[in-house]
This record gives sequence, structure tokens and C-alpha cells, in this order.
Amino acid sequence: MSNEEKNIDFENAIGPWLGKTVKLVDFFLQESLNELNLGLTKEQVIVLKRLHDQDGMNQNELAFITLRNKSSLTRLLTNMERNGYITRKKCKLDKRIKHVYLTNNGKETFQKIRPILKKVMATIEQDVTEQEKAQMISTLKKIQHNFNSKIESI
Amino acid sequence: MSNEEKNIDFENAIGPWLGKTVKLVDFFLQESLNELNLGLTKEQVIVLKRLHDQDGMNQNELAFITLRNKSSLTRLLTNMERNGYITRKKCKLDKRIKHVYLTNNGKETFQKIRPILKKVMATIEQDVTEQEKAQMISTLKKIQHNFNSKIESI
DNA sequence: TTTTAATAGTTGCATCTGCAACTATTAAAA
DNA sequence: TTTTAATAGTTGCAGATGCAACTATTAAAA
Repeated sequence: MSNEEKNIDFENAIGPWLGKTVKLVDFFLQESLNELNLGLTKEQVIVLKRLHDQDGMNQNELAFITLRNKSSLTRLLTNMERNGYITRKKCKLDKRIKHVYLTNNGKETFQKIRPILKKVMATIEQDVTEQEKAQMISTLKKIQHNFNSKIESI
Repeated sequence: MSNEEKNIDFENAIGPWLGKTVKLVDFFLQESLNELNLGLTKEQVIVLKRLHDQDGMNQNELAFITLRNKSSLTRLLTNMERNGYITRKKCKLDKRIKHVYLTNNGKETFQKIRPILKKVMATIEQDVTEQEKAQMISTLKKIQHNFNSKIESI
């Protein structure tokens, strides 16, 4: 059987295993959030987390740090603003820019979901040794580098 | 600083690194597909791949193997059928079931995207040693097991 | 200073997604 | 055999996403 005709093997490749693992983690995170009955999505939770770390980021920064494009973030924030988790304030010095802040409700809500985030992250690393963890992150960085260097060279 | 107040550290945790890596891979895959100008999405490509491996699966099996729920698959297939990549045929023995087949166009299209899939998978594993790869997959399996055992116990 | 270019954010459009409720069909229980 | 339960797939609803085109504003160039 020539190489051209050989099936692409998803069972022994890193990519599919990565994808499946992330889907499982995402499912478990969303499942845990649903139990709180706050109508929160996992995407909104990441935004809450990032704003908790650094309140007042502008939308550009927030889009970058949460790994989505700006139009997607716009609508994510619209939903979160409607639900009272965040507010947008136009910058006085540069009226193009909007800074994003947690409301009190947003801050309180983050405290409610914090244990869930911790639980999910702990479940991921359960029975994973420090050595495995370091090795995993190292290889992930290498993979990211592989793509970043390809993308930048376009 | 008490443990309750400590920030959740995304930089030294496996979860966020996994998520970021998968997003980067997905972006690169979609980017590569867009260059073909076939209007194909990465999700559709995975369906083509799975049907290429095993034509005629029913929707339930296809949903399971592609890691999505059945309603999501229904609409994915609707789009792919509209674009002439697949057909659905009602099973005569059990009229609830629909088998899904690649059309000739679907088969030809898969041959066009096969090199892209190979390229993406090769980029992921570029400069990754066999030892690293085995270690990575082993740890990913462990993580999946952590969640699967939690989910099953509900 | 006027023109041009870059930037921040929004919106239209199309797709993907999950949940819950629904239809149709088949299998199991009474 | 009639009733009940389970199964396969679809649909309404709402959210997330990316791309391209758009507005408003600011910065750079002529």
C-alpha cells in the first residue's frame, strides 16, 4: 500500500488526542457550571477570571488574552453586560477604546465559580506527577512554537 | 495570603496550555482549508475523514466518533448534504436509522484535503521525539480517565 | 493642515454547538 | 396484544465563532 493511500491514523497522533481531551474538559466544566444555574457559559467564566486578575482591560487586550477575535468578544461582552456581570466604559483619552470592568455582581459571581475552576484544574492534574506536568507543558510549548513560526512566516 | 485569596494560576497549569494549543491548531487547520476555497469547515473535514475510513455509519455512530451531540451532527450533515459531500439513506430494516455515505464529490474532496490534514498533523509533531509523543499521549489518556471516571460516577 | 492610514469596536452573515422538547419507529413489559 | 419504554433523528431556542465590511476616532504623511 503506497503512502498516498494509507489511512491517516488518528489513534497514534497527538492532534486528535489533544482535541478529545479538551472537549472532555470543556464538557465537564460546562456541566459543573450548569449546576450553579446561573446561565454562565465556560467562555464567560474565562472572561470573568481574566477581569478578576486585571480589571479594566480594553476589549482588544481582553480578546487577545482570551484567544478570540474582537467581534466574538464584542458579543460575548454584550451578553455578559446584559446579564449584569460587566460594564464597558469609553476611555476619555481615546474615545475608540472601551475599558471593561467587573460589576459587583460579576465579582461575587466569580467567587462562586472559583471553586469550580479549581476543581476542574485539579481533576486535570490528578495523578499527574510534577515531572509529567512539566514534560506536558514543555511539549505543548514546542507545538505552539511549531505553528507560530509557520503562521508568522506568511 | 490565604489559599482562598490566591489567584488561580493559568500559566503553570495544564488546562490553559491545552486549550491554547488546540485553538492554535484549529486556527491553522481552518486557515489551510480556507486556501482551498471550498467553503469547508474543519468540523466538516473531520466528518469526511471518518466517513472515508468507514462509509455508511449511522448518525449516532458518527456523532459519537466525532465527539459531538446528535443535534449538532444533524445540522452539520444538513450543510454537508446541501453542499453535495454526503447523502443520507434511511435504513430499510430500522426506519429510525439513517446511514451516511460520501458522494463521489465527497470522496474527491477528501483526497484534496488529505494533504492538509497530513501537513497539520506533521506540524504538530515536528521536532517532537517519539518519547515525547508517547509521554504526551499517555498523560492525555490519564487526564481523560480522570474525567471519565468522574462523569460515570454521577 | 489637509489627506491618508491605522486602530478599536460593532454588525451582517453563515456556521457550529448543546439542551430540551418533539416525531417516528422499534423493543420490552404487562 | 396492547401498553409502555427506549431509541434515532429533527427542530426551536440561545449562545459562540470568524470573516468581511462598516463607523468612529486617532495618528501619520503629504
